[in-house]
Amino acid sequence: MAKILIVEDDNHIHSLLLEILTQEGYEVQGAYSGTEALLYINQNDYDLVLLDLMLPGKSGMEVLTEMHEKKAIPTIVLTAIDNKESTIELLRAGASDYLTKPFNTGELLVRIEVQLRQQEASYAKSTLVFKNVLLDLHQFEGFIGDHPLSLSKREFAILKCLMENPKRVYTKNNLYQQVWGDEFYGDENTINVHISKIRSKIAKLDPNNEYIQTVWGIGFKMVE
Amino acid sequence: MAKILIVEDDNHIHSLLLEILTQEGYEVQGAYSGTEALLYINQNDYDLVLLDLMLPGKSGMEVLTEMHEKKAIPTIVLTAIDNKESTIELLRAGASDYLTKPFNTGELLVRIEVQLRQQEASYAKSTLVFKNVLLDLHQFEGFIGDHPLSLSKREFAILKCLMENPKRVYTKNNLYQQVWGDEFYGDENTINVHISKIRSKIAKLDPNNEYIQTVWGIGFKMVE
DNA sequence: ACGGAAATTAAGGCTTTTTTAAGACTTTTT
DNA sequence: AAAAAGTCTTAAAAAAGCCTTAATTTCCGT
Repeated sequence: MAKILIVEDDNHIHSLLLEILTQEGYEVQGAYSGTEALLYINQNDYDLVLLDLMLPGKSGMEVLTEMHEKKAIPTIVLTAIDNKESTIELLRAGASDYLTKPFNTGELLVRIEVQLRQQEASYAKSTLVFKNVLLDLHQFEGFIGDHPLSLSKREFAILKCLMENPKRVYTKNNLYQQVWGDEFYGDENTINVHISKIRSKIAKLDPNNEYIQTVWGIGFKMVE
Repeated sequence: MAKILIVEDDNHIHSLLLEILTQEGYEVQGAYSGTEALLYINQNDYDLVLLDLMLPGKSGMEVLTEMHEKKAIPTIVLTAIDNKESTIELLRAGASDYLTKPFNTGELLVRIEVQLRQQEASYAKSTLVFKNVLLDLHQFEGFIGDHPLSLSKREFAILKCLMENPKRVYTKNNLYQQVWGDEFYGDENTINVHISKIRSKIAKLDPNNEYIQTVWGIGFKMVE
């Protein structure tokens, strides 16, 4: 069963979360501060992190950033309604999803399930299709209609990532983590260049369709 | 529990599948030919179809096509040869996934699970709705009816803020704090400009409704 | 009708993205 | 082992998009 790390300083909420998730069958570990959380994260492998934004010592935002410099663990952020950190910044820093306190328990569980499944799902799928583009994940080959679409490894990985959740907006950090793994944090522009190449390769074979959409100031997603 | 239709003419594989899936707890129905399969599909509602490509009478491909003209049921195709050309056609014809025979039982079960979950997972969305305007907070998208409402980052944040508490009047300072964070106190007019742009973008798609109301000397709120 | 508040418009400046090209690096071929 | 082909990253300039400012007009309440 999935291993979840809860990072929450409020005693009441902490034990509530602990109880709910344990009951649900998850293997749960609790941390009461940012530094404690980072310690655990470095030592163990979690499938998901549940992170309160308001923490003593290191803020949740800092934890999020530091954490994602090392490991790409799906993270659901809990925010109070009047928090100054905007949603956009959160997602930029690597959050996968967020919930506003006070939150509905059922909704939390659904969100957790979705995050956990997201990972599995990408494992088991053999092909991805979006408009005229098809990626065969077994053979690492792309097609547009019947014509082969020759993509390099990185290009393939980026497009695959976007096509796995065609509606989701991926920030550049998201893509880095998914495609490069944690080993490298280079220039943001690297991704821009790859995206540009993917677009032009696709456009050569299918000039009348738009595929990758820029979401200004945020990232990229597939066009609806 | 999910209802699955198996379409396979080979007696040996047929009973094997039947056994595995029944044991797994699925409600299973078996068909030995394409025509038989179509009959069942018309009469019952299945959550998933497991379809062999090589069938007597109607081919699997034909079944797939005919079937998807009526109902969109997730379909995993079993193919004997790893024929790439037909794979692509398969997915085009509506297959959700494919497996090459001989297949690993565990893998089959995972694929089935993934397909079944895919359907549930789609509702994990958090959105704000006000009259005809809908904001998808996770995907940073706005809609008016079915038409996309393209908003910039700031515009989106402002409208989101107002729509979160449609009855509350937000002063310009309120909005600054929510949208910009406290780091910046610029001209009050900046907000007026943004509001103006939001209004005109909305009005272009829905001219007959008022959305943002001015509360004189105080700020803004959504129109009742 | 007046003064203050809000709306609108246009323009400049700023940030982000796109594109291009070149060099470094990898992999494949000979 | 060297050459060739292909790929990735960096850098820099061009383009596009967005935000703010400023100036003007319109609106509201008294």
